[in-house]
Amino acid sequence: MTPPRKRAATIRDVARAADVSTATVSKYVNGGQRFTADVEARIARAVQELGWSLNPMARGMNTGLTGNVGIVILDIRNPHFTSMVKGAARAAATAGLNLIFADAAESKAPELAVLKSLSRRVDGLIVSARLPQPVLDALFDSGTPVVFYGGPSPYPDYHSVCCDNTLAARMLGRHLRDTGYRRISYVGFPAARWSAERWRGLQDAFTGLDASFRQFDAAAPVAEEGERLASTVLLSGEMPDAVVAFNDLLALGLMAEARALGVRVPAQVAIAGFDNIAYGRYCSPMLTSVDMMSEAIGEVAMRHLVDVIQGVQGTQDEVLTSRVIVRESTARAAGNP
Amino acid sequence: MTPPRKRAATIRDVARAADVSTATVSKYVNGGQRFTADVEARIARAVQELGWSLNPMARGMNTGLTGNVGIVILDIRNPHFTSMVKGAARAAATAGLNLIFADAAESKAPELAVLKSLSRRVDGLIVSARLPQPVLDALFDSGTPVVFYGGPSPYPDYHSVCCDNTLAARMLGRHLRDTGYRRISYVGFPAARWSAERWRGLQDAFTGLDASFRQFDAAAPVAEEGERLASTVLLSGEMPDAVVAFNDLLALGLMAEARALGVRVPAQVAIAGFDNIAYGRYCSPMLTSVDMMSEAIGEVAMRHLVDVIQGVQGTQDEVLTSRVIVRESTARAAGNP
DNA sequence: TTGTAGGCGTTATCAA
DNA sequence: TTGATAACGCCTACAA
Repeated sequence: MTPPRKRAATIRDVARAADVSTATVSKYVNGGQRFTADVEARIARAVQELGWSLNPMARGMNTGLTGNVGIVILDIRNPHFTSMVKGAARAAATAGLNLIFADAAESKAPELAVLKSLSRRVDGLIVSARLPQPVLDALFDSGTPVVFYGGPSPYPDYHSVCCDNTLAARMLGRHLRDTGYRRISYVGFPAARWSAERWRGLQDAFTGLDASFRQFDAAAPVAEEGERLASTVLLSGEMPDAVVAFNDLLALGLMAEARALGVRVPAQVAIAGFDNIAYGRYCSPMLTSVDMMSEAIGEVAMRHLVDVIQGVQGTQDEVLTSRVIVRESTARAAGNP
Repeated sequence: MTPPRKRAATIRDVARAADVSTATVSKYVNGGQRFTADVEARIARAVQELGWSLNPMARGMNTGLTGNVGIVILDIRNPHFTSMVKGAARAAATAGLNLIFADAAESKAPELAVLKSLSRRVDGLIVSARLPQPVLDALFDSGTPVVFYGGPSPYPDYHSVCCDNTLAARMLGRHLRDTGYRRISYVGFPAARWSAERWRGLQDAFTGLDASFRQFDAAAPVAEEGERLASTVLLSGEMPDAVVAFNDLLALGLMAEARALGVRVPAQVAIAGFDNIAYGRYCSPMLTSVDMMSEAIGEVAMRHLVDVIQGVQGTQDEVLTSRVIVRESTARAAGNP
């Protein structure tokens, strides 16, 4: 058995030991006020000796602040979100806040209930811009400070941090265009609003050229789904000379299955994705991708959230600059001009 | 600007609206007691109309419980930990607890301070068994319920959940032995206590055989470090015919750099790791690994933690069964007998 | 510079 | 079955 949890010292114990009032201790520890050197020394010693630290819940009752912030992500298994969490965690630590983490995929309760409950335990939330409308409404209604990621804020006067999806896709499309690819297939994830933006940007890049396009729909943005779709994408109809996936996980799955199918990448077909997850560098061929600034998004979003919580006014939508990372998987194919 | 946070309704508002006492409302919502149908209906309606939900902090002041649990991990970038968090998150959600997440790598404050502060904001913690001793002592001292992962509990009467590292390595070693490998190099991570156990288990498998061993030390258990060490491991002295890495990230790095160096895997050298991260399947050749049950460890640890918090007695150290996953990277080399 | 006292929203104890 | 009321630990006017 673990020992019973010790009854921690209270501010009153400290006050008594230091022979001052609780108000004095409170002001002292909150750094709001200076006192006589003697008094400060006595308090410091008492705190030290009793090993006192203030009770966050009791403080919270007065201030209304919990000292916690939350981030709701769609799938912790996806390195894109992992990186976001890392960035957010760093910024939260810097601000002295604890990060509560909710994997939307893992909660059994309906999203709405989860968020409602969560919103009472945090001072603010970072959530996806593609949350269902009722959930967004509830959040809005609760008045919880919120910063969105992944797309522009669905509400005026709320912050958001994201990359320009259309632009990112257009840049990738241009790379493919300039490398000589013309038969483009896109494996999208329609459930994400910005999958369509990427699709559009991709096509933009080929305006005026004689290029052909096909689109496929993934049921989930994960590697297994890429594997599942690979034969359809690669072997049905005319084989594309380049496949762009909604994200790197789908792309990795496509690549792995292409190999199993005997389709050579990039000799027969180029493959590229979005997010620039680390594992794109540790596969073969290395994966071309668009860096969507995952970690920076988490970090910037958290900084904005801290600002909102502290009542600082500021930018609303912040758009970070994405970048095409060209690797082996889209190297010029031998057969292409 | 976001709207000011609404002043939420209190239990008193509900009591007044339902024309009962706050005590009655409290008992009703906490499900501890039944009341007249009429009273219950009135309370339910008042709650509904006022959109009331109880204030976790206020409740916490009485109960001493926060409704949060914490997990401290060493690097969220490592899929092993990611999976642990996923498992823990699921179990926490099931128990109705929020998961506070701390990436030890990301906190600027010294580990000790972080954990001390964290321990006041949670009802219990899941932490690595390889935390520094002073930190463990502080935790122990605070009386916070704790469950350890990664190795046996450093304290009697504390729970832990892990796999048997020596055994896992021995199994992997036997696979290599039976496949014909004899010149084994191990890329360890000495900072982890159980790196040595894996090293030992690996050697065990070759007892009585004419096998040779070399050991290398990684400064960090990450892919970049695998890349950095690759040339030394592969090209200094006699080339090993099999390299085992402390974890899959190191192994992936080694594999990528081997390719860059023109060393063929597994034809010239086999490579294997531990953790069975998903990306071992999406690289080429696919990586042989030992599944260390990452997700299950997180889930089981959280279940134990919930038990401890609720005062349930039970098992102390739980050892999960690991499993060798043989893939291409250790396929029998042409040149080996 | 320091202290007094009331209140934050809930639960628990005890009485009705 | 229901209600009064005293904690819980801290913060913050306001007073001294």
